[in-house]
Amino acid sequence: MSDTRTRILDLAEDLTQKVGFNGFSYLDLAEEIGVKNSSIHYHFKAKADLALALVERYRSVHKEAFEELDRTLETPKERLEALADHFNGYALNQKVCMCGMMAAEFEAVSPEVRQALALYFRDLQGWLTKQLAEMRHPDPQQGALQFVCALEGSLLLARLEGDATIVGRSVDAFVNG
Amino acid sequence: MSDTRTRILDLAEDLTQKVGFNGFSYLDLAEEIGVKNSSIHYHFKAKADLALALVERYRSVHKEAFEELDRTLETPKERLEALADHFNGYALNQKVCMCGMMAAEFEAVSPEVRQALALYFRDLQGWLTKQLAEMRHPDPQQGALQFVCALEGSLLLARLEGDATIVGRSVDAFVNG
DNA sequence: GTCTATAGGCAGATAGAC
DNA sequence: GTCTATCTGCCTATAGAC
Repeated sequence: MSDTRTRILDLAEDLTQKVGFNGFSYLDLAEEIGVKNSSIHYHFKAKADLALALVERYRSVHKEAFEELDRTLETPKERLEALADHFNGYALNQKVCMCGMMAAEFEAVSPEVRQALALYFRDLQGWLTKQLAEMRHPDPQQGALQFVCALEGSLLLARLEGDATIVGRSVDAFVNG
Repeated sequence: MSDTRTRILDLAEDLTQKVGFNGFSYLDLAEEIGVKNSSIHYHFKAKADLALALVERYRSVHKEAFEELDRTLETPKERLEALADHFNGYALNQKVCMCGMMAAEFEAVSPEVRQALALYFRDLQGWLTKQLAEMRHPDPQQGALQFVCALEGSLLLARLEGDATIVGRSVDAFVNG
């Protein structure tokens, strides 16, 4: 059973990936969930509080997913493929990475959210660095940075062109040789 | 002498790259330029008209800049370096690519603007493909796609991290090697 | 081409009852 | 926790004078 708070977070995350954090209102959330907008304010007093909760949850969910991939998949190549698949799923739903979207909305978010966004990207880059190191990439850290940029950029292009294959093609060189 | 229309476009382009197209209002433009907001409406009846004019001008300016690079620089490597410098300039001013920003705001823009955005990226990718072909890149077209994604993604990261060197590092492999 | 004045709508947010 | 009711402010946009 999902309580209202969780339903708000789920819906807000989905909307942020589709229309941006500033692209929806508390009223949008309220109507979709079936409560009044003051109830949203009860759970997240200001919209800035919602933003921070969203990014912290997104980061924590992804951090755990990275560990899960490390546990369940044998080779770094398989893990990178799984990650690419995950982002490809966003593209298939006309979504971008939530943190990439908020990075685009940089000027509109609080310093706390900016910090949380930076931590998400640090997690992602750190995990990628480990995988590339294991694959004997000549410069794992730089490769990981390039991987992150490729993912975030490709999601923007994929949605615009209506072509989800762009995600896979943009990271192809890192996943394979 | 820059007429009001041009000053509106210049300011709106700058603001779009910094705060997004939906991050500023006609009132913001009016106050900065020193007219009333109804004057902005005289030049661009609806904000959607301004968006289209912005993207079309951006595309045309860049298209000419590509031709200029082809004329004035000897080697494709020099041209790619010049392009990377150009985007690096955005990062140094806490800006992203205007079309990358609008691609993030995809759901909020009209079909006409989406089409114009796609054409910009097609121009950019086409020009990059030519340069990479001249450098005997094994797959110029895919390389160009990866280059575009790297540029757009790196600008988001660079601003978030406050580190403009991310742009250069993300496209390093294409410009060199 | 720019102005004054204004309309209508929606945003984020709060007070207080249940 | 959720509701009703409400406030204030900003947004896009328009009518009509100069």
